[in-house]
Amino acid sequence: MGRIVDEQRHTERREAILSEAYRQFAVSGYDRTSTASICRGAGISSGTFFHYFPTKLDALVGVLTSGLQQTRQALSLIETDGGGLRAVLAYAEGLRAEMADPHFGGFVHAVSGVELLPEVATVLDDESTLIRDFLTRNLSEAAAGGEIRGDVSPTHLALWTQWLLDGAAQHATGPDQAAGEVIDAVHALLRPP
Amino acid sequence: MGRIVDEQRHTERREAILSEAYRQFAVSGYDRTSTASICRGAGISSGTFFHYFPTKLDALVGVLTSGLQQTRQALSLIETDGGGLRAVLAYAEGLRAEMADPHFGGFVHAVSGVELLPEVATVLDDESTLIRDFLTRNLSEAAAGGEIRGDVSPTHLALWTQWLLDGAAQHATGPDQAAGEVIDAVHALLRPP
Amino acid sequence: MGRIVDEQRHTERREAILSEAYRQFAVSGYDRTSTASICRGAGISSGTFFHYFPTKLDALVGVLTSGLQQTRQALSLIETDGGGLRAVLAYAEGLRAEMADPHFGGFVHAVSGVELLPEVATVLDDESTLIRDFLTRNLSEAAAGGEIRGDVSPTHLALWTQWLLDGAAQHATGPDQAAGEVIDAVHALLRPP
Amino acid sequence: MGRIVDEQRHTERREAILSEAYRQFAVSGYDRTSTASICRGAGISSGTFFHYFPTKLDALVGVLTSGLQQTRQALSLIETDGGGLRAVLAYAEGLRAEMADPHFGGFVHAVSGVELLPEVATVLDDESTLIRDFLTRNLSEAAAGGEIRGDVSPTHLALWTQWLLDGAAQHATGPDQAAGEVIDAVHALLRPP
DNA sequence: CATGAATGAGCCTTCATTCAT
DNA sequence: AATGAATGAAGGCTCATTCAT
Repeated sequence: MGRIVDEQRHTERREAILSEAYRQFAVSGYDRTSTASICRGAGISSGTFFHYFPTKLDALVGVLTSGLQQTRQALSLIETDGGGLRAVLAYAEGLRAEMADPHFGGFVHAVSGVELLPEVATVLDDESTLIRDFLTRNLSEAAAGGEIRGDVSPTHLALWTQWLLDGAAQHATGPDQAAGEVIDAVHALLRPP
Repeated sequence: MGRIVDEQRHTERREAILSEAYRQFAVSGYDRTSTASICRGAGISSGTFFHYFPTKLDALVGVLTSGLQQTRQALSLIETDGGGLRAVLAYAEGLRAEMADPHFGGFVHAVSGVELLPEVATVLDDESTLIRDFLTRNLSEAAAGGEIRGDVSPTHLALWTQWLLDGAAQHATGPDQAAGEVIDAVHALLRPP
Repeated sequence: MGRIVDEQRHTERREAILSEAYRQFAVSGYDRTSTASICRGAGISSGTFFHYFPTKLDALVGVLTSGLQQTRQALSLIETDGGGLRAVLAYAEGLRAEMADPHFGGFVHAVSGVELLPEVATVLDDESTLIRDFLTRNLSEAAAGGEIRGDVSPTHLALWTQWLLDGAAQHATGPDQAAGEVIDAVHALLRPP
Repeated sequence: MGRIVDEQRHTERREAILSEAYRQFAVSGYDRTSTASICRGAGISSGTFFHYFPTKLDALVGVLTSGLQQTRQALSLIETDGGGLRAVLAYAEGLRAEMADPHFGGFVHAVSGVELLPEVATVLDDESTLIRDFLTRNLSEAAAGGEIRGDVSPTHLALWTQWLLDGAAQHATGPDQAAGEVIDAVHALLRPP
């Protein structure tokens, strides 16, 4: 049982660090965030930090991986309620909510300069692929159901949609911005001729 | 005459540094690029670097400003040939060409973590505004001419278009990517109902 | 207990650095002494230096503050044995001993160019005031006791004495210099008409 | 004749640089004054500066030497009017006037850290010796005339006087300070028993 | 497990000095 | 003689990471 408690404690602490790291990366960017500052924010010593993450970069990978998992779960959950255009819009709606997080806008940029490092690139690619597959799958279904235009391949539409959403995310800088706009824009992009 | 020669030499050298800085920022990001490395790449001494740019950050601002000016010229030139949808597509086409530059994709991200600094934010805002105004202006004209949908305000369409293009730029990673796709996507977004 | 040991170790190390800094500032002056050189002399790494003193200037302030405290203690001790002329001469005698330190003469000058910085000026003023007050107080007493001239205000005499002692300190350059002379000079300055 | 004009121009310029250097050394100290800043202040290029002074240190030596010559002249002039205590007091009076120069106090300290370099030490020693000889000579005369105490050797009295004056100079920080005090202090030091 | 003192490579920047024009 | 662009050694300081306790 001690084992269980320990593991739980371990997980909790790990997540506390991750959460603080996310916040600071979002505010200041990866390179300009020091491990010391994360430690201070998380109320731990540098020794502890490096006990949980052998490297500062590993903490970033942790944050990104955690995000990937959340995205995976979110997409899963969405498809539970059925697919098609509804699923795509539900995803866009979720993104819109995320963008309301004051840290989100920052974090989108936080990865800069490190995104080329293989470990980071891998997670980023995985997430990108996950989303594109989700979009392709559901846009296919939507096209089949006549909900959206059928004269352009779902593959293309998925890519375009991803562009649109990523671009919007990049512009996000505050809670009140771009409220329902994103949804409208997606509609505009996909509507049948 | 010596004066003219000097000024020319000065400008040339300045631009050589700027160009090398652009390349390295794009590859490694601002923070992970050292001034020493730029000097090495440009074949100059550190002293010379700081003779031209009082600060590493000033070099970045220089790069961004230079980009802003190029954009301004490009947009000017485009509007010389008339406005409307044609102008917007010409701009997208230009972006596509830029995206073929192997460094472009990287540079889009290079600014992260520094983009909050006032000097940088100013240039970035200026460029963003320049483009949005260009888009708004020409989408207005296009709407008036019935080239694009008229049931959504040009302001919104401009923002959406900018999202789309920024998102595409963000995904750019090499010369062969996303060839003419961008144009198609813009068409899809703007076409009348 | 570990706490106590740690604190002791911390203090010891801090003082070792301070002592090395004092030596080098005295020999080469503040600006011409590099932190690297202090580190070398103290057998520590640059990281350690900045762990103890956030700034090179803070090390100087540390040295000065430490000197101020020593002076405070010395003056305290002297007045324990009674005041008046005897105390003033005891102080002069102490200065004479200090001047025998081969580094003392140098250090008097080491502060130049930095003495205008507020942090440094504060400590220097404090020390100057401490001494002038000590002198004024005891010269008052001495005048009251008829040990020294009573026709000039103790305030003036204190200032003059401080001039004399500072001037002598400034000239100090080695152990064998100006042996008991200082005492004689003070006597000459203060003797009754 | 062209030769003469050139030489005059050369001297003028040299003195302009020296004067600017003096001012800046006094304000910021030797090490914290950059040659570039002197050039700016003197309205010349760095090339010109190094044409007149092969080294920054040479400029300092120039300033000091110039000061030495002025002192020599001043002392000469004073002795023209006769020697003895009057001459000593005239010198003290001159010092008092100099101390009114807002830059003087600073410059006294400016030399720090460099005063150990042979070139500088030489000039400084020369000046110190010049003054001590002057004092010794005239205090001898004064003692012979019964103007001052005769029970202490003029050599000692000269040293003490120099201490007093140097100490006062060190404390000088502004035009209104220590007005006639110095003279009084010298009197106090030298008066017969 | 946790701590935080210690490390040292590396960074940005300054500045005296040189030299081609 | 005068200029100022170019140089590069040196300096102060930061920060990810290690390790003894």
